[in-house]
Amino acid sequence: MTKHRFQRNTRQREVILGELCKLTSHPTAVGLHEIVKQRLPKISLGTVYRNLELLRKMGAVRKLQFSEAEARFDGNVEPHDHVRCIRCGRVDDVHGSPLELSKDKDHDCRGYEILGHRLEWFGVCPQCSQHDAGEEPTTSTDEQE
Amino acid sequence: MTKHRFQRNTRQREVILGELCKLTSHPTAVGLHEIVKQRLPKISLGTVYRNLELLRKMGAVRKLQFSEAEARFDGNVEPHDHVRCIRCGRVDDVHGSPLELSKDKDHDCRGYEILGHRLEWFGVCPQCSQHDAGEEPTTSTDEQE
DNA sequence: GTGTATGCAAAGCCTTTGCAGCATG
DNA sequence: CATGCTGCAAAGGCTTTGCATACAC
Repeated sequence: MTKHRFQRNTRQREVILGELCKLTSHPTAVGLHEIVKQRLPKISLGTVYRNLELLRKMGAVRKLQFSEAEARFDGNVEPHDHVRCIRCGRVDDVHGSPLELSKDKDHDCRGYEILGHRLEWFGVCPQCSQHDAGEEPTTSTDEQE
Repeated sequence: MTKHRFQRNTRQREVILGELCKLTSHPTAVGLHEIVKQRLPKISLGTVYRNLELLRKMGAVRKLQFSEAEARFDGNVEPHDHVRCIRCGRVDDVHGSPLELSKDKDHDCRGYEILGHRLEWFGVCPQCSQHDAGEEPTTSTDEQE
């Protein structure tokens, strides 16, 4: 879970993943860059983006795209959902069955006053399934989403 | 449903909303601009963006932000969810209870082979609720998300 | 040593915005 | 005829990328 196979192990990558996993605040790339800079003052934003993308493809981090302009990153790759505050923008994790929560929307979800949700399924459409019938399917960890 | 109150009714706005409502393909702003240009060759992309934002605030269209860079727009504002194909990028509507679908993920969802989902709740966090206790809450159709 | 990863800066993309003229009510 | 809306183009914000150098193996 914490042991991944990279081509090279660099201090930058180690710190990026380490800091992200310590956080529960789902930082943006820029935010994470700020944090990482405290340990590696010379690290560039480009390196942060490159590593986050690499880590995402490896399944070590999740990229969360909400209704905002910038993406947020989550070091917790266990399946779970999120609540976002429309006032301050903070994002919290939601564990537990979405089914239960859906039943009474107005109820508690980590103390949030729930106003709505956004649910997106993803998969392969009938057309693509047919076209790819004979072909090798893409591995699920690579390039997906 | 089709009657909205604008400050002015312009041909551009009429065509933008009209074309979007005819489509079920959830086009991007650029895509919709291409379509609208067939009827109004001189219309600018800026006008499309401005009107989509205006229409969104009025609740006439929905802005869908998936895991992609560009937003997609939906002329159908009835509550419903979406399925996205990770191969070709098409987006289809999903009506019906998400609860049922969640029960057996591997099953049919408009013929898609479902690989996963992304669920985001949104609302007001405890801290913000407290701060805003006395204040006027933002209207739900304005500026939200 | 070899080739990957980095830092830096420039470019890319989608989206927003300033401005002067146009057109709606 | 007042002013909201448009077209145009430039600017903004987040993210990606080219290139020479540094460093992991």
